[in-house]
Amino acid sequence: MPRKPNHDRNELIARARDLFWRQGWAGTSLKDLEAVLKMKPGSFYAAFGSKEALFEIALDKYAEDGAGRLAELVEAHGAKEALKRYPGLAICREEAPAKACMLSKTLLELQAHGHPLAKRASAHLMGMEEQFAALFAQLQDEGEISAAHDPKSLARRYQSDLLGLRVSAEREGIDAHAIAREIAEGLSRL
Amino acid sequence: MPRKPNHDRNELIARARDLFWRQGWAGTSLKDLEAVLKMKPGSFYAAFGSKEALFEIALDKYAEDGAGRLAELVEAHGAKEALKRYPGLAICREEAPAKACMLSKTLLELQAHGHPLAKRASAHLMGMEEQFAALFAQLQDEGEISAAHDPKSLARRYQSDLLGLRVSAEREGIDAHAIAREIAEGLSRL
DNA sequence: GGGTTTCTTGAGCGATCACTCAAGTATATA
DNA sequence: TATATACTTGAGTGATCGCTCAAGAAACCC
Repeated sequence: MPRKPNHDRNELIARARDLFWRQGWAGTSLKDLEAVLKMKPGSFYAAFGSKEALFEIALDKYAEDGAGRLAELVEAHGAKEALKRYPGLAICREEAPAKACMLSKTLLELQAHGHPLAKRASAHLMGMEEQFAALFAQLQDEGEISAAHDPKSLARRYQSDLLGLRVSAEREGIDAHAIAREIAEGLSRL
Repeated sequence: MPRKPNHDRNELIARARDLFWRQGWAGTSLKDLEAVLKMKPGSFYAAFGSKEALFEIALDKYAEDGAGRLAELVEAHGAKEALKRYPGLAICREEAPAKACMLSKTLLELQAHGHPLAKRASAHLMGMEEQFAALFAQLQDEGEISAAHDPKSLARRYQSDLLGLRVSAEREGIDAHAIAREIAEGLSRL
C-alpha cells in the first residue's frame, strides 16, 4: 500500500557523511544537506529525525567503514604490513572529502560544549585503538615484533601518530606521505 | 579630550583568544564574547571591527605566545632539552582552555570553506615548523644529533607528532603524558 | 564650566539557523 | 477503479546569528 522512498537510504547516509566530514558540524547547514541529498526539509526530517541524528548515523558509518578497511588490509597483507600501509592509505584516497579524520574533527569541534556527538567520536576513536592493540598483540604472539612494549601503549602511540599525520595532511605545502613512510619505518624497528 | 577605554585591550584579546581556542570559530557566538569581555555590541565593534578581525588578532597572539614559550625554553635549557620538554608542557598547562592546538583546530574547522582564518592558521603552523627546523639545524651543527636527516624533515615529523599528541590529549581516558615522553625519547635516538 | 571627543549603551536590523506541518502526490492493496 | 498509506513538497515557525547606530555618559582641553 505504501509508496517507496525515492532515494537509497545508504547512499544518502554516505553523502551526508562526506559533507559532515568535510565541513564539520556547524559548518554544514540544513540547506547544504538538502542540496546534497536532494531532499526538502519535510522528507529530511521524516527520514532522519534531525541534523544531529543524521550526523550520528554518519559518524557510525565512518567508523564502521574505517574498521572494515583495516580488516581488509589485514586479510590481504597480514597484520604488520596492514599497519604499515594504513597511514599512507588514510591520506591518499582522492575521493575522500578530507584528509583529516572525521572522528578527531568532531571531537575537536564539539568537545568544549560537552556535545553528545563528541563523546561518540571519542568512543569510536577508542574502538579503533583497541583494534590496533589487538593487531600489535597478535604481532607479538607471532614474534613479528618485540614484546618489550605493551600492545596498548603501541596502539596509543600509533593512533596519536595517525591523528597527527592526518592533521598534517590537511595543511598545504606539507609532504604528508613522507610522514606516513616514517611512521611505517618506525613499525619496522619494533 | 577623549575618554579612556574601560578595559585593557591586551587582556581583552587574551580572554577572547582563550574562548576561541576552547570553543572554536562557529562555537563562539557574539553573546559569548560579550559575556566574557563584558562589552556591549557597540563597544565590541568599535574596538575590534568584527568577530573575524578579533579572531585573527587572537590567533596571532596565540602563535606569538607559543613561539615565545619555546624560545624561553631554549634560553633556559638549550635546544635539545627544549624540544624534549615542549610536548609535555604543551599539554600540561592547566590554565590552558584546551589541550589541542588552536592553530590546528582552526585549520580543521575552516579549511573546507576556504576561510581566510584557515590560511592564517596554516601560515602560523608553518612558522612554528621553521622555528623547529632552525633548532634541529642548530643541534646538528653542534653535533648533538646525527646529521643523517634533513632538519626540515625532522621538524615536519616533530610538528606532526606534536599535533597528534595534542589531539590525543583532548581525548578522555588517554595518558597523553606517556605519548609526550615517547616523543622526547625519540629525540634522544637521533 | 563649556565644548569637544571618545567610549558605552542597548534596542533592533536583516539574514540565517534548525525545524514543522498541512496539503499534495505517488504507489500499493482491495 | 476506489481507497489507504506512505512519501514529498515548500511556505513558514520562532530563535539566534553577526552586526548597526542613534543617543547618552564620561574624560580630557581650554
